[in-house]
Amino acid sequence: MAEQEKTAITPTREENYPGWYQQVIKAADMAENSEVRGCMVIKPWGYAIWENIQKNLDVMFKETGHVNAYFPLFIPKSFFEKEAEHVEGFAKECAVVTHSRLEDDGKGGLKPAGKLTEELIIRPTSETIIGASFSKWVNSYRDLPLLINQWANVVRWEMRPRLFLRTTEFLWQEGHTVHATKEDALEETYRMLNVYTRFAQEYLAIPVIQGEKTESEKFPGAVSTYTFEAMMQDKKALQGGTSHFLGLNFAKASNIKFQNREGKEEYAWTTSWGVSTRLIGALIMAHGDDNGLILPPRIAPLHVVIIPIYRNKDEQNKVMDFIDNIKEKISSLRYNNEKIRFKVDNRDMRGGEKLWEWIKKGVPVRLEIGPRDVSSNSVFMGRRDKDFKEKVSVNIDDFIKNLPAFLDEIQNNIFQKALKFQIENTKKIDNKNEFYQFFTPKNKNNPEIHGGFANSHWCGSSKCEEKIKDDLKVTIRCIPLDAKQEKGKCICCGKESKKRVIFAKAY
RNA sequence: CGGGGCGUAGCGCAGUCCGGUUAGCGCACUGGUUUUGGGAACCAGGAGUCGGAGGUUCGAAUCCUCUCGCCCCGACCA
Repeated sequence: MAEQEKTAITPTREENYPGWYQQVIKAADMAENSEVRGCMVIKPWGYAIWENIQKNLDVMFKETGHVNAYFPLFIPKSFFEKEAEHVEGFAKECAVVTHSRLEDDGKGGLKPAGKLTEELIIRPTSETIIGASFSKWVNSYRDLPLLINQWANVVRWEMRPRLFLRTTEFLWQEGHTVHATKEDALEETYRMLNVYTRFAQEYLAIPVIQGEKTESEKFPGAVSTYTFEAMMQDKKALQGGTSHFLGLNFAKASNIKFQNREGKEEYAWTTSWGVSTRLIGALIMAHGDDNGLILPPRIAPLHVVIIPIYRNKDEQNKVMDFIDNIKEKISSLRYNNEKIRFKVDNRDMRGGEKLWEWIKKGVPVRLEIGPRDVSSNSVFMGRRDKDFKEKVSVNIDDFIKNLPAFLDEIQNNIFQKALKFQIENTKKIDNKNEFYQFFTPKNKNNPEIHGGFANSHWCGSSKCEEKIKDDLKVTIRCIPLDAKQEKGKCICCGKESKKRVIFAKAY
């Protein structure tokens, strides 16, 4: 009998990918379903990851000239109605506030009272309410560009929630900017897409493909939507975030006008862009393994966890003294312009149990320190980017000297591994038959992980797009920005095509 | 809203078909002993208005009626 290696997470990715995803979140203690349907409770470990995402992105926003502000949670219904496409896109998923208080219903309960004269929508996105402010703030070309970001929660009444990937309420940031010219607004749209891409690759260690959305997939009300798409380990695509060029659509809807240098009044050009707590879902699915979460050091809540090992009081004293010394040395180190984040796990528990807990939580570096290490003046190090059996004894001075380099190495290894996976599962396909086989699981009842990104020609017709969606549940994730002009034939209808696009199954 | 399933301890479940004493099991939790560098073992203990309401019955987790909630599959989606 072949002995199967024990994994910390069951089911494994291979056995049941969605099941594995849920279990990783549970094992790492990141979040849980709340009493409110569709809404999750983000627990400290998950929230700390979000805080690191916020912190680093916020710096990048500030570096590109943006400032933070805050706008109301409620949007009067009439504001929402101003942009026709926008209404159509979001109407089906809006939470609506109709009353302002509760009163005794005479049966021991409460009933809503104080009916509002105008209903309020809980923001699914803030273009319209922010537009109302912008119309007052923008008067002259001297007021432009206006570069605002908001960190907020939004509500979209989705039918099928999934922790981090799709919850009724979620946390995000939304940037909203106003520009004097189309060129400026387009430049901003691309700039923020690039910021996101850099963040995804350099911080989350997730390789992404930048591209434009097709007409059917773009943001309701936008002229064009740009996206960055990442491949998860089940070979499906996840949209990480979007940057929209809104043209004059929202300026007209919200009456955002300015006087130009010639003294003439013009509508302004606007953009919006956002990423959400979904990035945490991306992180889990891009890097995690069958022992749980794997966190890139740059956004890990802890870089290093130290697990003391001792049998008695005497050993404990020696080990803890030794660890105090290490703590002091680590405290003076910096990684990615921040202090090293570390923790001594001195809980009254068995060593093995603690060790596995931190493996499941994805901490990049684990140190086991016992009497043996004290006497050899070293630390016993395990790294989350390597097999858990692969632990090495490192001299304490060497460890301290090299820790930032180790973290860089881990960050890079995680990225390279994900990049290799993406490349290996991206295929140029020019034959319709092959395309259909690529996206068809062999076992229909219990589909195995299959497919990937198909880089294929598309004629530009929404009919072909729809046909493929109906046949295979595969959609055009994006038209890559770096797609070269080349002659080819549409994978669906065979007509002339000038570009390849990315097809994939999506979250 | 269409199709399927489930509500019993903090979590996961058995028991329900065929009603019968103090409603069990695993994990988790608390205490103790022995352990400890690859996920500890043993002993003891705490914890439940069996989703809710009504009915049938000497007797209901179990049968009947109504009701509430949740999960999975479809359309939607950062």
